[in-house]
Amino acid sequence: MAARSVDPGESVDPVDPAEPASTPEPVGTAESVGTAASVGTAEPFTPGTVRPGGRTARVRTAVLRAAEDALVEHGFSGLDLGDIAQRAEVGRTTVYRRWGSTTALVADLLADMAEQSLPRTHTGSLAEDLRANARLVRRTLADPRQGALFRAVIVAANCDADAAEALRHFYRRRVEEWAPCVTEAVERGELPADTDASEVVRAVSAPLYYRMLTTVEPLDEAAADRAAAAAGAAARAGAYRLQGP
Amino acid sequence: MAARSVDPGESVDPVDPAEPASTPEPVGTAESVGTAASVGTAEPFTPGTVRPGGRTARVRTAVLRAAEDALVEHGFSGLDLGDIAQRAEVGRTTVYRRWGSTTALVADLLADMAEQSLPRTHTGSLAEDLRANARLVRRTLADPRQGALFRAVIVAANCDADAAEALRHFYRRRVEEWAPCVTEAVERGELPADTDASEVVRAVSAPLYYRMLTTVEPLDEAAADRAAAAAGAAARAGAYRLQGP
DNA sequence: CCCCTAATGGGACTCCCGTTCCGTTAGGAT
DNA sequence: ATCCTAACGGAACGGGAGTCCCATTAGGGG
Repeated sequence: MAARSVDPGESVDPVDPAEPASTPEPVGTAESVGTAASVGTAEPFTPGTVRPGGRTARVRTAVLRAAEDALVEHGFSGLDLGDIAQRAEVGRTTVYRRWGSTTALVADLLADMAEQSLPRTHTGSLAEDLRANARLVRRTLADPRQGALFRAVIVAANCDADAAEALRHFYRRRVEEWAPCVTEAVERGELPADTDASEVVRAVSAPLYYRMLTTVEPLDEAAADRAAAAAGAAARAGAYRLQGP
Repeated sequence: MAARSVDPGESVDPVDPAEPASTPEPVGTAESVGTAASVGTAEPFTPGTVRPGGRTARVRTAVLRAAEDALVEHGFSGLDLGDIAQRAEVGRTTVYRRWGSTTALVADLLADMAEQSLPRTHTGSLAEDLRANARLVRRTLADPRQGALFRAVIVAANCDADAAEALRHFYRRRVEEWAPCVTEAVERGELPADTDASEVVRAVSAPLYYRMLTTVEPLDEAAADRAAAAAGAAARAGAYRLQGP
């Protein structure tokens, strides 16, 4: 049963279950495309693309949710497509046919996660915006469910090129969302003119991820505030200017 | 054959092949210990502990090297103990008996890697020491062989508790090696008195690892210098003081 | 409302990872 | 040098993940 409840209002929330068809992300079965002008036996293309309607969409969301639960419970290495099929109450064959591998499934899950918008704050102060961002990241990584999910997803990205691209896309989205708070600080004159906004935003997350990966120390709010303060101080000192210091 | 040559003088170099017995790290087969006071059939404990001499040690180094090669080639997810046994020219059974799982093998490999000492620089300037450290990390992660190895090892750490502990131990060692250059800077009066030296050192590595994991942009020397400069600036601004700012 | 077929689902089959059994080799203590 | 047995290695075995085949269900266009 695995409750899929997350702290209300927490970062990545599930999509509306009735979502119609959000680009089913066909798995790259790029193979033998030629000779399609035959009689009637046209090569069946990647499933889920021709009739993305009701059932297909339901199967997709059910499987993605099951995958999320499984990732949280057993991590990426423990991912079993057969188990996911059972959780999703979907035929085992279907999962193998539409996704084919655990990494492809995670890549699709990441594409789905990237869709969730996560509005940034607008406090009017760079320090406060960065701290809000750091605390949000901290809370996500420290949350048992979300943290486990992110670990799993990072692992998958290191095992497969497609999953890696999906993860990069996810972070690109997140960084794009928060970069404006740096740009605005530049316009207010708080930072050097040629400051690389994306780099500042990444600088906030980096120590938190690094800490999660390499130490046992808990990811507490003090660590988040420190990360934000450090990124702010470095930015003010011109460490993230596009042209040398 | 997979050349195991690394840039000369590069970070993790292989141990002396003739190393006698460096704590063979028995896999935790903690099971049925009781009733050892029987007749003659004493339970055979973890292999490699009673006779760590010649052959056993040779097998260990051969397997660890093979594991390293395999990790570099196929990543952690592609690790196959049978394949490793072949590469090491060792019986498949032996690998399964002594390590038992891919994660345990990686944990042992990490323990081995942690033994390699990697002396820090002593330039007399915090900025230069940090930059030297950043460039070393950068070079390691950007190196095809070392980079792949580190990715694989991080993945393993996220799949298994023992591997995670081994990875933490590895980084603890590395941080301990470099922390003094921060402490000395404090003594010289370059940084606030209660600066957390380890945190500064980690702050240098963090953005490099984060960049490797979440972007496609190459890990160039400019990125390393930026990471060092940012950590230095933040430290001078007091962002890493033990008690609040 | 009906038809065509995309998409799903069950079950049998295959292959390979990991285990077990037991004979062989070689530490290392005497 | 000799013996004892820890440790290794080959071969056969078992189970589970992934594939294949075909019958069934349900989009969605007419």
